[in-house]
Amino acid sequence: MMAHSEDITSKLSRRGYRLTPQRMMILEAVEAADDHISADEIYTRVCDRYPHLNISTVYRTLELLKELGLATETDMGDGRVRYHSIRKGHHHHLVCQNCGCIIDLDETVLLPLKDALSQEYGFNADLKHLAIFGQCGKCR
Amino acid sequence: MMAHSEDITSKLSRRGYRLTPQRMMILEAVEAADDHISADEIYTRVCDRYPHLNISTVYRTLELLKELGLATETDMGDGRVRYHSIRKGHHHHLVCQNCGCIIDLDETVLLPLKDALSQEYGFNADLKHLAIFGQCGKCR
DNA sequence: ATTGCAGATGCAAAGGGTTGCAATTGCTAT
DNA sequence: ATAGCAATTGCAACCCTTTGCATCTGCAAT
Repeated sequence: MMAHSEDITSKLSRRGYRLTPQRMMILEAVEAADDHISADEIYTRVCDRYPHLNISTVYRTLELLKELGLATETDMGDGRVRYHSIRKGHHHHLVCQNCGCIIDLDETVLLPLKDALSQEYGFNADLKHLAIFGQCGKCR
Repeated sequence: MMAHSEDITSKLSRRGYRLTPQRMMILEAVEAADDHISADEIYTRVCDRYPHLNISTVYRTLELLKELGLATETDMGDGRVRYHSIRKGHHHHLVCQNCGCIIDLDETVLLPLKDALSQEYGFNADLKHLAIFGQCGKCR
């Protein structure tokens, strides 16, 4: 826990950012979440302990966590973006537009595409946490 | 022109939808656009001729055009979603998060992924018009 | 321990997009 | 040509997210 805090402190200061209580609490909420969590859920949970927090700080911190490579952002098509700690592994989702079911996908399925884009276009695709829409086996 | 209008009429009525002047004008604006066009741009252009139009009708009609397979929707990461007539061909985009450049991509690059998802997960991926974020050759 | 200042926060306003509802209007059957 | 009704529209309010700005604060140098 101590080591972990120091880790994030140095990660921040190396880039000229500061460690604030708000950032610590927001990061903790993302890491503690069982599942993919929305900005609003993070806001509510952190507010339980620190009611003064502002929702725009949550959004700004989530942007920062993405930049630091500590969290990923995914639009699963339900009208709000969801976040996920990178420490819980890379993965992707197949979202059925008919029944709404979500199939988890290992990241290896996208490796061939990533390689093809790299070789053919010199493009380094950022495929950390993708949602692919379509129809599942039952619905097609 | 006549044939085209009848085409869309029957496409609509077969599903219990109606052809309204608003829908005709919005579809025309999408087809006439040189490039990927935003809801707001469509609204402005149609309003030149029919000032009473409401922006929510634009969004509802665009949703309908997607459903009918006449238009695609893509988030290119600039804060607003953009639309494109399906009659101008399927394609995808590589969007550089550093310099903002956009590389157009033939749809065949995604065929292996589409096939893999179909075979391994029985999932019919809807990859009509995708934006993939990352770093371009110059920026990586 | 204090100071200075760039970075961070809270606040309020705005931007893009969606939705509930009452009024309107295409379309089908007569 | 008309009537009837479900589909559609305009409107206003709302939701999610971003942004400008004044104030505050972490932290490096003293």
